[in-house]
Amino acid sequence: MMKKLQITAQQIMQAALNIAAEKGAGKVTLDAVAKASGLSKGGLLYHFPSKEALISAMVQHLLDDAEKNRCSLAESESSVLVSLLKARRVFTQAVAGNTAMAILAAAAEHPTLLQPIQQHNKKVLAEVLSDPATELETMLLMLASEGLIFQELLSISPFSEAQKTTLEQYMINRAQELTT
Amino acid sequence: MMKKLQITAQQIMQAALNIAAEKGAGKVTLDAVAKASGLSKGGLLYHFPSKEALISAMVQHLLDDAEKNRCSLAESESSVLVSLLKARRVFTQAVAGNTAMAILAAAAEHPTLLQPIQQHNKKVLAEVLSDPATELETMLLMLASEGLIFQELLSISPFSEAQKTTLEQYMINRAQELTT
DNA sequence: AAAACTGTACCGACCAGATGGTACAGTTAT
DNA sequence: ATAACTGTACCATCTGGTCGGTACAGTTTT
Repeated sequence: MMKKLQITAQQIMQAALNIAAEKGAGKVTLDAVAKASGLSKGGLLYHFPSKEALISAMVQHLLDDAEKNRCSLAESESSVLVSLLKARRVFTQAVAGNTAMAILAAAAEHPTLLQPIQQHNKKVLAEVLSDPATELETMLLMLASEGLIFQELLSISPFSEAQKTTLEQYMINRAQELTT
Repeated sequence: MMKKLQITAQQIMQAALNIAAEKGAGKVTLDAVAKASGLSKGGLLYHFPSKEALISAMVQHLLDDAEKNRCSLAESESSVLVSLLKARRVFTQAVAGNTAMAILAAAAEHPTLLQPIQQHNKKVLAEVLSDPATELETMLLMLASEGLIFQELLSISPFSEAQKTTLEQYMINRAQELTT
């Protein structure tokens, strides 16, 4: 049988993301998300039993996305670090400016929700440090990549588009040199 | 005799910072801040006519602090970049983990409040790029420094203390090499 | 096959507590 | 006295969340 038009979890998360991007992270309330996703509050809370659950799912989703992206790039790249840097570029473009700021801010209310991000970071770090000889240089490039992400996320980057592009290329070059 | 005004403003901001650090950014409410700073809500709103004003002041204060710190270090350092990196170390230690997370999250509700941070970043960038020959390397180190700050701010750093210390030293060394 | 039942997806009214903010009367310092 | 300051009481609004109920597809019982 044909399923009725059901609002999926993904649609709800997308709606929440949109609200965050358009009106700021503080405006991501259950009422607002419900309305934006075409549900009543009751219906929304049927899918996500609490706001915390919603935000947690959003964080997880974002992380999964980033990871998937990175893995698909990793196949065509020799170095883990290079794929990480390239994935970052795609990532920040996808979340364009402030889409994911929501998650940061909302998660800040429940700092525990940021834990998966730390775990993810740890995993990536371990992977990237497979060659201990270039440890410091590698960590430096990872950090710079993080810096770029956060500046973009919060829209506080002092760099021009041109500078960012040049920087990205420079970082990738450096990373490639490490493996040669 | 002694005017209490200035002291009080600072005390209030400190109280707000403490709440953020202890209970999370979302718990920084006017009631909570008033109680923590030992005055009533009326008193609090006398000093800061709105919550936005309070947060704005906190952001400004933090920036001023960082700037003052950096300037005092700049006197004893040859390179602007080196002093920036050293200032960062002091900064993250001072705000210890999540003290300033408050500002990030609270400001996310009013994204405009983050603007001074961007301006500050731009100013620093311009200053640091006084030597255009090493532009890319300089920006890379700046970015890595930012990355370190944000990871610390949100408590999502994957690095061990030892790794962080080593990294810091490595970055400073690199910065010093740039000027020689 | 009709009736009874079950589970999923959803709605809308409602609630207790929190929140930012106001009004205003009282107190203190100069 | 008067300006600077503080405290109490209060309010409109919002927030996350509960709850009873509905529609309806599929399943089981009779």
